[in-house]
Amino acid sequence: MEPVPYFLGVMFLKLTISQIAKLAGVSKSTVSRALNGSEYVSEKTKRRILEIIRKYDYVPDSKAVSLSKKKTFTVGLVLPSTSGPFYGEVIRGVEEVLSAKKYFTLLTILDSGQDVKQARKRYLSMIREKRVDGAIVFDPTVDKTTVHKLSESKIPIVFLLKDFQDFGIDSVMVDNLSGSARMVDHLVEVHGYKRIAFVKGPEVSDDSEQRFQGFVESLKRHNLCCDDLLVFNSDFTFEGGRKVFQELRKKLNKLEAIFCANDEMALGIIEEMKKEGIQIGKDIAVVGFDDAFWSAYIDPPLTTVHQPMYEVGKISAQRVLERINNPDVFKDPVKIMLQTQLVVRKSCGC
Amino acid sequence: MEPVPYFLGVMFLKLTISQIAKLAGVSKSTVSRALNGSEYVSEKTKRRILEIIRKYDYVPDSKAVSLSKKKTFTVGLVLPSTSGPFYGEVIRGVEEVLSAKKYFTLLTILDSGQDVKQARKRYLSMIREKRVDGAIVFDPTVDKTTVHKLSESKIPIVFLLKDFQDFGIDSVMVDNLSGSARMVDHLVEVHGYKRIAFVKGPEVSDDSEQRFQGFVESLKRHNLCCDDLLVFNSDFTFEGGRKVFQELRKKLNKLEAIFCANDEMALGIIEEMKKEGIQIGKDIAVVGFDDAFWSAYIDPPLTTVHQPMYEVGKISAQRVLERINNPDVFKDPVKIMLQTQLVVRKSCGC
DNA sequence: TTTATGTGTGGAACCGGTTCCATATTTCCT
DNA sequence: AGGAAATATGGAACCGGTTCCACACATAAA
Repeated sequence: MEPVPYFLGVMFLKLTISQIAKLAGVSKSTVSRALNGSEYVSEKTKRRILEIIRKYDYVPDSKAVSLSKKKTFTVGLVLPSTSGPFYGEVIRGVEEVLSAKKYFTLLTILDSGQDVKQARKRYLSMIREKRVDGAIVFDPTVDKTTVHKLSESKIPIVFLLKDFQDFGIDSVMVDNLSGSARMVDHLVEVHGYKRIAFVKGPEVSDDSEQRFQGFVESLKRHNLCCDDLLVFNSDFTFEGGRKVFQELRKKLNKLEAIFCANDEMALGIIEEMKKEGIQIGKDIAVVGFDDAFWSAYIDPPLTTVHQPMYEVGKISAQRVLERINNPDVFKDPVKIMLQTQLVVRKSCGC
Repeated sequence: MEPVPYFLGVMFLKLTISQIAKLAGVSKSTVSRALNGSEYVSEKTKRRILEIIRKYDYVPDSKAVSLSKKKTFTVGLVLPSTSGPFYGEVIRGVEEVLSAKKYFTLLTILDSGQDVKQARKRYLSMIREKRVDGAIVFDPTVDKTTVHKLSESKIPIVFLLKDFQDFGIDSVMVDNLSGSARMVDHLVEVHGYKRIAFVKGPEVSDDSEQRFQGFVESLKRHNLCCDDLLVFNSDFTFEGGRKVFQELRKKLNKLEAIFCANDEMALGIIEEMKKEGIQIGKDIAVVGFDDAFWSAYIDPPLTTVHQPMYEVGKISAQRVLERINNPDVFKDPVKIMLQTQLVVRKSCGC
């Protein structure tokens, strides 16, 4: 046996498969077979080898395994950020299915550190260096070039909340439009509101746009879609909501309800209204979209639309694994649409 | 040149360093040198090689690089969960420093899927299979055996919010005790409250215990630590807070302030009080600990203690990288203590 | 007994890079 | 001009596994 380093009187071998083989008096191949439950090892030898492996607490080096198996058992997860309840839910969904199948999650956050362009290069590297067997990408402001590169990568990609079927990429979407329409249905049908304002998010946001479309569609269905729709532009932030209130206040008497494209803006408006002594849900309804964690606990509890982000995570991870494990089976890119859920609380007047 | 697969009329080489070498008419070694900016390549050759690499869009396979360099450029991050504002902040901090240094983050969540024991085995595997160069572990209910195994691993580990210096492991802590004491100082010194109740979290929680200690210490300093301290046991949840209120209500007239060991419980109590028409901040003060995202937006805005989780993430990542890049330099395990910040809002009566 | 069949094992090639060492070529110095 | 030093490159070994192939040996069928 080779000379071996000693430490605190304990013998420390550099544990490799060859060392184990030597200790067991067999070849590397046989150890490998014992390890991977191959049928071509005798029970006797296998037991002896496994005993030695246990005794020396040997664990195969994942880097070597990955290299020869051409598989990392890792899936990349790209998220815009980690703040807010949203992304945590996605991670939870993804991790749950990946961990059940013994896969690991390699995380990249777009808003951490430098600019987004840099972050984008980073996740592209991650994919092109073959650090992962597949990837789940949530990048709301992604550009065509990047999507192209993604589609050229030979590993399965699932895109979240954006439809790139045309690029041959699977996507998992949330049906913002009908979620939004259902909210308006509720305001009109249950409460009989006719004068409803809409507060948009930033212009670049597809989500905001889809929610607006749902708003319009529902109004149309109820023959309430007149020319002077009350629409305000904002930016999805709390502060933005407060500012919108200043614009709103003159037209307040004409209004019965305000539908904000997300909860944060709704909260901003509600805070301002409370300062003015306006009773939300009574004098006027204010509703949001997202079902943020706190939306149940504010005063009054916010009526909103829940986005199934946990399911988004789960489904997309399942999808990626499906593709990874059936690489040969050619299937058209899939677009999975998940439904939202109307969460009725107090702020709509219920 | 070897026969080459065709696809859609486009030539697809299996791009490896050998292929590139062949195309450039040099050896693998030279390509490798050009790639890694070694000084021992002539400018001319280097340029030619890099041009070919660019043209064919070659990217070295990370698995092979990792194997021969014995380095994965990946750091493991273990978190208890992803819900709540907390963990998102840690991730942000970690990712920010890791991404700046071109490292990747391999994430494991303890509460995803099966039981925690399973999850613990998973992150131990991650480390023992050498998937990562170092790891940041946040596992509040970790057992000694696991810590032992961690300390035996040859890679740097930083433990979050638990002190395992004795095991030779670095740790990054938050000073719960003095944060809590400062809160009580505020209640006593600014508001003159004398009768303050404390609501504990689950018994197993170190955090809860330390916050309680801080509470006691401050009371002692102010000569307010009498025998019949009002202490309630709960569980860190919203529901738990509501239940505590039922216990509290008989003793309500004796109380001036309630200090909850976290924000969620404070919110539960506040909700119940509002139902009874009790004016928080006026009739009685209710304060929390954590500075959850929503704590500024509830009614009244919650006075609480902010935990610097973003900094915890940042510092621990820096620490890990430091150790990774100076493996030979033996240094004693470090315990870094981060300070909390008192966030004064309305619920204390301010 | 001979031939086919099957089982258990070792050796070697391979995965795709890095790095050490030897060697060829050029440059510099005396 | 001759030899030393510096520069540029190729070849081979190596990282730590997996897997194909050949072969030895045992057993079953002809």
